[in-house]
Order: sequence, then C-alpha cells, then structure tokens
Amino acid sequence: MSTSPSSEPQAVAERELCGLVNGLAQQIAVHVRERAVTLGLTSAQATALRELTGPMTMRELAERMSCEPSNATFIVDKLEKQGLIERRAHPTDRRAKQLVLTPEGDALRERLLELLVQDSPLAGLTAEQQRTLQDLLEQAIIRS
Amino acid sequence: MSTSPSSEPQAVAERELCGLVNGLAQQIAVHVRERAVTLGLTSAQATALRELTGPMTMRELAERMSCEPSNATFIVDKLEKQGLIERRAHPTDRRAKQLVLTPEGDALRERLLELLVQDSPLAGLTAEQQRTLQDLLEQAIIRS
DNA sequence: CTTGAAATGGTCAAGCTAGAAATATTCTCG
DNA sequence: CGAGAATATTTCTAGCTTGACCATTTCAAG
Repeated sequence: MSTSPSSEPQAVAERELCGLVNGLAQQIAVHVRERAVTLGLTSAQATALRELTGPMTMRELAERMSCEPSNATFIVDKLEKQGLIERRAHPTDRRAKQLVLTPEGDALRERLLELLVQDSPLAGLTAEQQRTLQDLLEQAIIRS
Repeated sequence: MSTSPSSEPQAVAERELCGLVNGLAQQIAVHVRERAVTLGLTSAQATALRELTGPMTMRELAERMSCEPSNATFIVDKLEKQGLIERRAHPTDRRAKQLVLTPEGDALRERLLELLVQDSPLAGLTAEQQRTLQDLLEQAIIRS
C-alpha cells in the first residue's frame, strides 16, 4: 500500500469533486456561449452585457465579470465598436469612464437575458436542491 | 411589477447560483496555478501532468483535461520541450501517439500531486457535505 | 499649496483555448 | 479487396485572459 497523500481516498474524492465543479462551470459557459452566438456576441461580450445592469465604471464592470480591468478594456472595446455601449466621461471623477448602453445595446441585452433563462444548466435540480447547492458553495467559497 | 422572465425570482436565483459555481471553479483554478508556479509550470501544464496517470493518447488526455485535442497538442508541446513527457509511436495504432512521462516528468508529477492535496479549496466542507455536493453536481451535469 | 500614495483606465507581451480545415491512418460494409 | 466513413493528430486563425508597466487624476498628510 502506498503512503503518498495523493492516493488517499480523501484526496481522490476531492480531486473528483474539483472535476465536477469545473465540469458544471464549463457547462454553464457553453450554455452562455451558445445563446451569445445567436445574437452575434462572444461569450465574454455576453457576460459583460448581462452585468451592465446600469451605468457603471470600467472597474465595477471588471469586478462583476470577475476579470482583470485590462480584460474589461478589451471587451468594452469590442462592444463599443458594435455600437452597443458608450464610454462617457464620469460626472464626478475625471479618472473614470461611465459605461452606458446605447438603445441598441439595451434592446440586445433584453433579448440576451430572455435567452439565458431558457434551458438553464441547473434545471436538473429542484428549487430545494438548488438552495442546498447554494449553501454548500457559499460555505466552500467563504472558508478558503 | 415586471413580466420579463429574466427578473423572476427563479431566474435571479439561478443566475446567482451560476455565479457561485463559477466562483468556486475559479478558486480551484487559482489553487492549482499557485501550486503549479512553484514547480515552474503553468496551470494547464499542471493539469495535464496530473491527468497523466499512465501512458495515453492525445485524445485521451484531452478528454481527461476537458479540452479540445488541439489544445492538448499545444500543452504537450510545452511539456515535451521541458523534457517532462515523450511522444512515442502508439504500439498498435499508427495514427495515434502514446504520451509517456520521462523520469523527470514522473518525479515532478509526484511533487505536484503532493502540493495539490494541501489546503484544498474544498477543505471548508465536511466529508458529508462533500458527498452531498458531489451528488448534486452529478445530477445537474447528467440532466443537461 | 504641495508632495507623494493610491486609484482609474489603457497598452503591450505572453500564453491559453476553441473551432475549422488538412493529413494520415484505421475501420466498416458491400 | 476497395470505397467511403470515422478517427487521431496537427496547423492555423481568432478571440480570451492575465500581468507588468504607464499616464492621468484624486486624495490626504504636511
């Protein structure tokens, strides 16, 4: 029998669990991408559009998207070229830009939100199970 | 009150849950990356090394890594340049290559596995909670 | 006021990833 | 056997992501 910690049952179980978490996350990503291409958007662009619940700064968008600010610059560049979003001067902070959806962007966002709720990857779970899952995930995230 | 499906409580809850899944997946990725850099590896290289439990083909590695075969080519190229892995002719199928760890690769893999079990992002959950989480994730993945 | 720390957004280089097309080989069915 | 479908890998292209570094602006202490 081996004494390597990586082959202990506990370690193996945790590795499998990590795989499952990644698998579901990937499935969610695929779901978003499939809906996004329908509207001529990439996955990242769709995520940005979804998170733009109102006027906000680059940094705020980056935080909502869980990405680096430099990445937000890249994504917003694309959306701006498509005329879906505008960079305006921030009313009180001249360092910051205020991101505002154009009418076209706002309309596309509405269509995107409607698509995203259809056939959610989590539809296989009951509302009760979803609550349990949420509790577990929150606990796991907080502790580490 | 709005009738838009995207603002129904159910839809909002599912969106939050997706965010949590992605959050935990990202945390796991960070954990892997932090351990990987210690050994001079990138995150993807470490994942490949971890999944190389024995000789296997490119396709099999890609499946284990949940990525496209073209991506596996890219990663294996890097590992091969570092002398950690070898592409050998497959003994029975001339289309396929057989990936085999070099002695250096095997030694590094052992060190990696030991690092990965330390401070797992799932340590905040009890064994019982981990089992529950696993069941829920499996059900969600299978159904969609 | 002024100086320096901190924050904001941008640029650039490097690497990761998916997807389509190309090549070589194997398998299957008639 | 032979034609065509299927498979294994690679190449190429395009897009995503990070991290280091920079210019501008804000803020606070002196």
